[in-house]
Amino acid sequence: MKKSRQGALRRAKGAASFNVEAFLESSGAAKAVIGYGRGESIFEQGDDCVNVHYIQSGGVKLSVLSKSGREAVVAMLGPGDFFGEGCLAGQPVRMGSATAITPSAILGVTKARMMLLLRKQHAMSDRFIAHMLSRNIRIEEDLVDQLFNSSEKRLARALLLLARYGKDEEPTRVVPKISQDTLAKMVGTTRSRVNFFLNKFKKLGFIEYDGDVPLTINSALLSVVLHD
Amino acid sequence: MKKSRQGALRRAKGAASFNVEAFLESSGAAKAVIGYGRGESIFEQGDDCVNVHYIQSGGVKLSVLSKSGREAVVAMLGPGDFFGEGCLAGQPVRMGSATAITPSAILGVTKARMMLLLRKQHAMSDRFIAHMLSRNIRIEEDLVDQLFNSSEKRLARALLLLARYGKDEEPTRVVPKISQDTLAKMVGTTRSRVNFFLNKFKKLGFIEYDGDVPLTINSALLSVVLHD
DNA sequence: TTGCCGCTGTTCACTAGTGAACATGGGTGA
DNA sequence: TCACCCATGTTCACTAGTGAACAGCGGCAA
Repeated sequence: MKKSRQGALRRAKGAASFNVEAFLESSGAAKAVIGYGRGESIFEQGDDCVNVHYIQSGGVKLSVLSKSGREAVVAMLGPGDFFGEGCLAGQPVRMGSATAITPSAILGVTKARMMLLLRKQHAMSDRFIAHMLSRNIRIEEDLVDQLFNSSEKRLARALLLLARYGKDEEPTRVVPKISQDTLAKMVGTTRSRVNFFLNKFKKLGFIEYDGDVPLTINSALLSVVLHD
Repeated sequence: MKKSRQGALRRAKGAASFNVEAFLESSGAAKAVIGYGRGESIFEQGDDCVNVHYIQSGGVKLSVLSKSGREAVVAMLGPGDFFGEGCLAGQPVRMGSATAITPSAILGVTKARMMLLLRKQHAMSDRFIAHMLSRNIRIEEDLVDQLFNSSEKRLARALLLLARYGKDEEPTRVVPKISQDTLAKMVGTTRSRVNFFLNKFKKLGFIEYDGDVPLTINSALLSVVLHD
């Protein structure tokens, strides 16, 4: 599980030699380890911000609801990621919702406890800062993507990222099961557009796809879409 | 200069009692304090990532250039903000450019030095984490804004935020001098669109504006645009 | 003064994206 | 088995946004 260390703050997930789960559990800091089923809500937009969460296993979707009821997916997270850190910055209520997308084990740490840990435990704050840095970079990339690219390119990028979401690098990879609806909410467009482009990619041989969504992408080919 | 403390990690700017500038200077951590003139480049997209920067005074614009040469403004920062922290996460080169928008005094701290400080100095890491948290929240809001809202609403929001950029809250506030071009690059649209909406807002009495850009907005009225 | 530059104001043909509708078809529980 | 639900496939009128062009207008340096 321990990988090469490419700079102390390089990656939040997997890179650090420090075991967050074990530490949080043994130190009694973890309020609880809770299991969630597929589709189950972890917190909802508007809820009180009480604690910070850490993903032990599984996958979590962060989404936001607009006043008009539209939904946008802001992030898809996996093991080793923190979420709900907004409360540390003084946000009184959740700005979005967190939902388990696969069966997940989630650690909860109260805000106060977390702030204490960040001060007292170097390994912990290293890890947390690393997480914040990489999250930041990722969100900024998403924003830039949104500013620059058409929905076709954004969908291509989303598929490539989702494929990596699984494991290491392989030329052709599998995208976990996601509905066209969810894809649309990640990319920031409509389902009809997603459907159109998926079938276009299929015709062009960029993806293998039979209507059911656990599809296979040809990274090398699909990348072409991104680079015009 | 010291303001009330609304929670240890509440706000990066002004909230903490710890004086980052003084600390960085006295400890010898600051590589140098450099002055930049209006429009002067601090670093460019593609440059090597050598150090993290801290704004002592002035204002800085972070922007990204697409392959096709289009520019997008990712953030406008002020005194008390850090930038260029990407290198801490292992980014070898700058993902965007930083430009002074007003005469600015910028502190530089080498990556290695910064990582040392984050480990050894609680006040410093508190401050940095607070910065990352609020930056994160802001970028996420920008992303959501981009996903949900029309360019008209995004422009209204940008104006409201730019007005706050100055000082405390007043019903009517002044937006610092920015060209329609820059506004377009912040909002993620074209100048013709920005021009169109500025004149629309003017007709509706939401802003006072005579063609020259240091304009005055009526926050209460302009907010109406945002809430449909 | 003159010419240039950077900015605003305005128009317009063209394109991408929307959102709502309707058809289809595979599961699944009663 | 049937009804229902949920997801995909497809169409289409309509709208928002683009990008390129051109005009006007002050400031400024030669």
